[in-house]
Amino acid sequence: MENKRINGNDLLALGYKENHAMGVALKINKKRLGFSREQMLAKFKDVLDHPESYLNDKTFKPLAEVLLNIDAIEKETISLNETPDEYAVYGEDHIEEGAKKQMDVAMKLPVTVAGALMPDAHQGYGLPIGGVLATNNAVIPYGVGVDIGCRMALSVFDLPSDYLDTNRDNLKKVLMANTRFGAGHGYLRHERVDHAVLDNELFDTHDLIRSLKDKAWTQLGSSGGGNHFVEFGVIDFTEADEALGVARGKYLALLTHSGSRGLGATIAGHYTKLAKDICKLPYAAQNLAYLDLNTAEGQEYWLAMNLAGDYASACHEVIHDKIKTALGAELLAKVENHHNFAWKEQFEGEEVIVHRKGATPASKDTMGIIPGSMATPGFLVRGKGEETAINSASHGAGRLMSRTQAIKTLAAADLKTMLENHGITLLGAGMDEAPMAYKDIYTVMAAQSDLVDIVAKFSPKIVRMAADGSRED
DNA sequence: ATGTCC
Repeated sequence: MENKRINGNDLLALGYKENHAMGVALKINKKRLGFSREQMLAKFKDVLDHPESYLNDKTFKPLAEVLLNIDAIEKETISLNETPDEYAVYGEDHIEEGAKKQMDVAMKLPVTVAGALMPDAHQGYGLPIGGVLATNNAVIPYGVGVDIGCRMALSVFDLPSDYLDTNRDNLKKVLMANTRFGAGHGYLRHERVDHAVLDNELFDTHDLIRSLKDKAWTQLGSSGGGNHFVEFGVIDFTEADEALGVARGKYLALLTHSGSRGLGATIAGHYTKLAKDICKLPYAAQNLAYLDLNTAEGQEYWLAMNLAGDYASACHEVIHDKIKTALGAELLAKVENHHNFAWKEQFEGEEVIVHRKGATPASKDTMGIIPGSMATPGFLVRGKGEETAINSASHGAGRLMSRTQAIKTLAAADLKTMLENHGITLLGAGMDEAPMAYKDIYTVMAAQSDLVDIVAKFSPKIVRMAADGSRED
């Protein structure tokens, strides 16, 4: 393809190095200035060879300035350790190279204490998705992720699993009436509900968060797009679980996956930028910029992150409460867990900051939920407290295909057949969420048998996700 | 993930 987009490799071929100049060049390249690929490559080459000629050029001035000062800029950056510390990888055979490379960089940070890769790991911004990183008194906004506090919540109802067969139409209506999906979408003024999370003082004292209060209110109890879902299914306890108080049997259950919506995304964006301004790391590690928890900015992020986590939790609570009320059902058990967050935890006898970016907390006896996909089972698990994995497990099956690849290659007819074979009703979703785009959940669970015990299996039956293209009404 | 560019 002659007109493919210029990338880092093209710039390396021109003689650029993997440093901040490359970052600036790629940013300029994104602007699409009407030049052809060849013209743009020629420009980049000429700026590299004669930066002084571009100091008055509107477009290339920032690049020329960085190129002329590159030595001073690189000298100001925090040095990484020469070699990455060792870290455990679970299910290595099925983890893409890019995720390991990102983890290698994270393991060179001066604040890093330990790391681990979960079997659903894939490439993200900064820390890979499925990456766990313990640091010394520092928090990495991109180590938490953009969707701060993204989590799972499961309600097990005192209704038998065959309730699904006899009440499918009603359950569909309950799901449609009590959930809302899609980027930007929330509830109208008269539809809003209240929740104590909105009383958090940051909504009064923190300028940015104050400006987000109204949006947070409208989006309270909504679910977003992408892989977020609200679904009814059957949970199968092949034996009684005494700690949870559930007898052997199959029950109707509600499973939700969503995060902190626009509130968390805006907080993440704000503090990632702030961290990058404060913490100057080499280009390859830029997105791992961290905030020292002994600074005002670090403390502020910590409070804002916790608010976003509480808000994500409140969203699930609203959904589960509405649906429980609509069903008039009794709750047998409820489990929930964040999988995009940072915690203060003990690790090998010292206090560390554990970042889990798409990883389930799995310290000894901690309950968690690891979903499969819309047509494959998810699992209720109990942590085994494996310290090598920094007391963590995967947060799902993990992607096998990128969203664009899935949309391009997967057939809607195949998905339809698969859903029919499994007796699944699907409301919304695009091909990018098809089960074929995900790794095999059984393989992923087998790769982490040292990390969690399976308590029960959840099979989705009525699944609601954002409409195709993330638009929804 | 997010009304997808400050």
